[in-house]
Amino acid sequence: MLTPTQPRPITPSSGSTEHTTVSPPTRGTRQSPPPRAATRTAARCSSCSMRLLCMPQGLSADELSKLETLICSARSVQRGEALYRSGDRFDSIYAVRSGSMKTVMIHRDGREQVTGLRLAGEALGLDGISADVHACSAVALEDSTVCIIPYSPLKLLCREISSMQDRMHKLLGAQIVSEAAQMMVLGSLSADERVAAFLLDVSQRNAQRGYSWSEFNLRMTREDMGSYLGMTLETVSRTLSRFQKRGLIDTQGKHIRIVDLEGLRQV
Amino acid sequence: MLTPTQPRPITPSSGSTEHTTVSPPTRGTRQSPPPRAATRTAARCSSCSMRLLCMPQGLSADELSKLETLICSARSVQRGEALYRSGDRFDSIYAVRSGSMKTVMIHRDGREQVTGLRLAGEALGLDGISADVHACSAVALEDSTVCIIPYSPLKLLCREISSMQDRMHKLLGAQIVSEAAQMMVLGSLSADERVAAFLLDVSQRNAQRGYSWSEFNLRMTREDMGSYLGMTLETVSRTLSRFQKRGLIDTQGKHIRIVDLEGLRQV
DNA sequence: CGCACGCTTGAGTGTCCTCAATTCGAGTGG
DNA sequence: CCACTCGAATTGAGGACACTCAAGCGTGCG
Repeated sequence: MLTPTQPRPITPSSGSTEHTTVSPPTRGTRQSPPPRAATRTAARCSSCSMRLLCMPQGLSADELSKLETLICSARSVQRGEALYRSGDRFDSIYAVRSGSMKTVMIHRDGREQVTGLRLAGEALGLDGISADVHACSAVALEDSTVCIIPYSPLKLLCREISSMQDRMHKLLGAQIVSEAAQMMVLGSLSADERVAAFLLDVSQRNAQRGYSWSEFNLRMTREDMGSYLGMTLETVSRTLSRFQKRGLIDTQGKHIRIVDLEGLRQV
Repeated sequence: MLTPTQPRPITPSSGSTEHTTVSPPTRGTRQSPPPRAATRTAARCSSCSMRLLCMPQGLSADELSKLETLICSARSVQRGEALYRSGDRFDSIYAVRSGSMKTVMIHRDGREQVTGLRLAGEALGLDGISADVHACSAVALEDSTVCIIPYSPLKLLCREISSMQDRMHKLLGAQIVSEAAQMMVLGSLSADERVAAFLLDVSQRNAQRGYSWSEFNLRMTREDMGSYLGMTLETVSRTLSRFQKRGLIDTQGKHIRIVDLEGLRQV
C-alpha cells in the first residue's frame, strides 16, 4: 500500500497561522491570527455530542448527566482554516455542528488527496486514535463550528456506560465501512459512475439529517471533488455538464439539484 | 479510470457451500462440504489473540487470566473459501494465525473490489461492527487458520480493562488510517507508483512481524492485486516485468524479492 | 470597478484498458 | 513417470477514456 505515516513535509503546527499547503488559502479568507476557540455553553455542546454519540440508544437520566460532565466546548473554524493538521497531537474527536469540512492526506511529494467530506452532525478526528497523532488534516469548506469531545474522558465514559461503548465502536466501524466503500469507488468505477455515486452519497446523507435529498450546496471546489474522486477538476466539470444535458441534475456552481434520482442510480 | 471486471453474479450466502464466484475456485481445491470449524486448545488461541490485542501494553497476571476466559476458538479456512461473507451476521472478530486472506467488497452490479490483504497476525472482521452485519467478504488466499474472538465478551473485557479498551480503539483506528492511505494510493498515484507502494507496504508489514522484508510470497493473483490497486491484471504484470528489467525486484510468479529498496521508494 | 479565483469548454496527447495469442506451472489421470 | 489440462501469467497491438494545456467566462470580494 504505502508507508502510512510518511515524513510530514507539512509544517505540522508552525507558529504561524498559515494553513499553507493543505488548501491554497483563499485570498479572501481573512487570516485570523489566533485560531480563536470560541467556547460555548456546555448545554448546547453536550446536546451536540449527544446526537453524535447516543442517537440510537436511550440513556437513563443518570447516564445523561454523566455525559454532560464531558468537557465539551465548541470551536469555530473559518473557511480554509485547519481544525487540526496531519502530525498534530490527538486528544479530541469532533462533531461538526454547522458548516462542513474536508479531510486531507498529504503524500510526501506534496500531492494531496481529499479523503473525506464531513457534513453537520458527522464525526471528525478519528484518524488520530491509532497513533495519538492525526494522520489527516481537517479543513473547513465554509465557516463552520465543531463540538470538541475530549478523548480521555470519553474513554472513561465508554467504560462506564455500555451503550456509549457501543456507540463509539459503531462510529469507528462506520468510518471503516465508508472508507472501504470509497475504495471501491476509486478502484472500480468510471468517471461518470464516481460522480454519480458521490452525488447520491451526499444526497442520502442530507436526507438522513433531515435536509433535502434533492437540493444542496456542495461547498467543495471542483478540485476538491476531483481529488476525492480520483480525477481532475476538468473531468468533474465535464461530467456534471453532461449530467445536466442528460437531465439528471441541475447545477449552477456549487448549488446542485438532483432532477432524476433513478437516472443517477443507473450511472 | 476504468471499468475493469465483468459483471460478476455473486451469490452472497447461497445455501450451498460453494464459494462460487468470490474467487474462481481452483479445481484442485477440495470442496469441503461443512466449512469445518476445527477447534483448538484455548491456550494457543488466547496467545494468538493476545498478540493481536495486547501487544503494546503489559497486563497484570490477573488481567491475563481474564483475557483467557474469552472463548477463543480457531478455525481453518481452505484456499478460496470464505471465512465470512458480505451480509453475514457479525459476532466475532478474527486474527489471522497462519496463511493470508483478502477482503472483498461487491458492487451491486457484481463488480468486486479487493479492499484489503491480511497477513498472519493481523485483524479481520472489523467491517461488521457498525451494522452488526459484515460489509465485506473475507476469502482465504491460501489454506489458513484464524483465531475467533467473540465480540460480546470482548466488549465486556474492554470495559473492565482499560488497556484492552485502548488496544481495541487503536485496532479500529489503525484500519481507518490504513484505508485512508489506500484511498490516497487509488486516488493520486500512477500505476507504477501503486505497485511500488504495494510492494513496500507488504515488505514493511513482513518486517514488522519478524519475517524478511526483502523476500516473500504474495499469494494474491495478479487479478487480486489489480483489483486492490485499481488496475487490470495485465498492467500489474507489465509493471512487475518493467520493475524487474530496471533491477528493482526479482519475481517469478508469486515469489517476489526486493532488490533495490531505495529505488522502489523513488517510484 | 477590477482583479482573482473558480468554473467551463475545447483540442491534442498519453496512460492504461481491451482483446488476443502464447507461455508457464501445478495438479491430475493415464 | 509423463502427457494432459486448466488456470495464471506474460507479452503484443490497437483503441478509449481521462489527463494536460490553454483559452474564455462568470462572479464574488476588495
